[in-house]
Amino acid sequence: MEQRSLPKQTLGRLPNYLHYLRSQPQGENDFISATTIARDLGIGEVQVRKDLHAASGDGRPRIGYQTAQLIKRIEQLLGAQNPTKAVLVGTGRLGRALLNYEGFSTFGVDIAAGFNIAPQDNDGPKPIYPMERFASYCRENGIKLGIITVPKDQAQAVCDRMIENGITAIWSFAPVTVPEHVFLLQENMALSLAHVKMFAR
Amino acid sequence: MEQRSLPKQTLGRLPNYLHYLRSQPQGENDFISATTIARDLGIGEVQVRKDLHAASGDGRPRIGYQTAQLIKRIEQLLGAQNPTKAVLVGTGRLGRALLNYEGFSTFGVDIAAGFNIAPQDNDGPKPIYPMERFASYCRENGIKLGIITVPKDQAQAVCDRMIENGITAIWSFAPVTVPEHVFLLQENMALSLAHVKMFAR
DNA sequence: GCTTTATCGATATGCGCATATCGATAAAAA
DNA sequence: TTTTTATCGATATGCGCATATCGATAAAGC
Repeated sequence: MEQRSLPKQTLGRLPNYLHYLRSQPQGENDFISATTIARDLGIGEVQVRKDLHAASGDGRPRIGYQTAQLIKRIEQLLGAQNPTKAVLVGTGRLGRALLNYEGFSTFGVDIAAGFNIAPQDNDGPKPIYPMERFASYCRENGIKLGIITVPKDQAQAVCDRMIENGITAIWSFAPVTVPEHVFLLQENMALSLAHVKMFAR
Repeated sequence: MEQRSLPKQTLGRLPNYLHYLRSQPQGENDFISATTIARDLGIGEVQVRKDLHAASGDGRPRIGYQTAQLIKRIEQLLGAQNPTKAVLVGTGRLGRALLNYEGFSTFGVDIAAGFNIAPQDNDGPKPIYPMERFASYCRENGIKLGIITVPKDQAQAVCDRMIENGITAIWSFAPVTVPEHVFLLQENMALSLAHVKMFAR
């Protein structure tokens, strides 16, 4: 899978910039410099400049970036105005936690629906459908982004089904393998916690 | 916070090696080479050697590593025999998902108890206590490892309370800041998903 | 006992990202 | 008009980890 995005870390800082920029004057002649942003947010100046350069690439020496335009560019990059729809398969505790988490909208992602083999109580606002509807839902809604939160013995089957139905980017909490043309981010919660553990004394 | 551990990625591969090694003969005179492991697991040979060197540092040229001893070393490193106890604060959907997840034992972590401000139904085997018991529980059990899964407006308060009670390593799902001597791993689920999104076409 | 060879582990290179340095630019001041 | 200066963005350096290369080692074969 070829790389086509900003560095993940840069992406993570964009919402901070956005939040800050929105608190600044945004007239036709209002500019802001990386220097100022860096000072106010307590980030390295060069870091900010590199991020903004990657995001907008439209800074003017001695002046900075036009605030309003910068906001527009970052919003565009994050896609908050026109969120990408995702589906989630496996509505156990973790699945429902993600399904109902509101923070994804910041980055322009909307988990449109959850799917589960067995029907179950739904304690949140997002719809949960049986797997029978999975294929048609994905195709009708042009879903490209899938989240896997099923137990590990079912993960590969779910993953394959996602790919069959046109999904090209997958966030999985269980180990799976994907063909070359599909992007996969595998999350390993146990590994993260293990890493933290190494520092507990 | 100073570094004292294996590379996180290496750590992540150790359970794979362990699983594989356990399927191999483990007599006094059974040795296994990085070359063999690499071939069988489909990992780079140098990678395996570096990992094993970091884990055990006891390979013999032309022979390899003594299987039984290697297993013992990795088990020791992962601490699966003598798990580190952790506490989790915030037993919402995410908190309870983690509290009941079994995969942590692989890496020698046991989330011993969950805490929550409001009492609530407990749908799993692990105890959930009210926050009033937090301090005494931590101190009585010598807890050094904390997990924060509360909403972001409560996260810093919880974090401070953890540190007051002797916790030195924190895994947080909400943004917090910690003093120099405390290790913090901040998880940002939205960021991960955003990163994946960038590849959805 | 000498040579061959499989394997280890040290050293070197590459890659992604953070951080540092510096020349180029254009607004502001002189 | 010329000089000064704040800022950008290109280039350079550092760090952690993956990958490549290669000399050192010691078992196996001759």
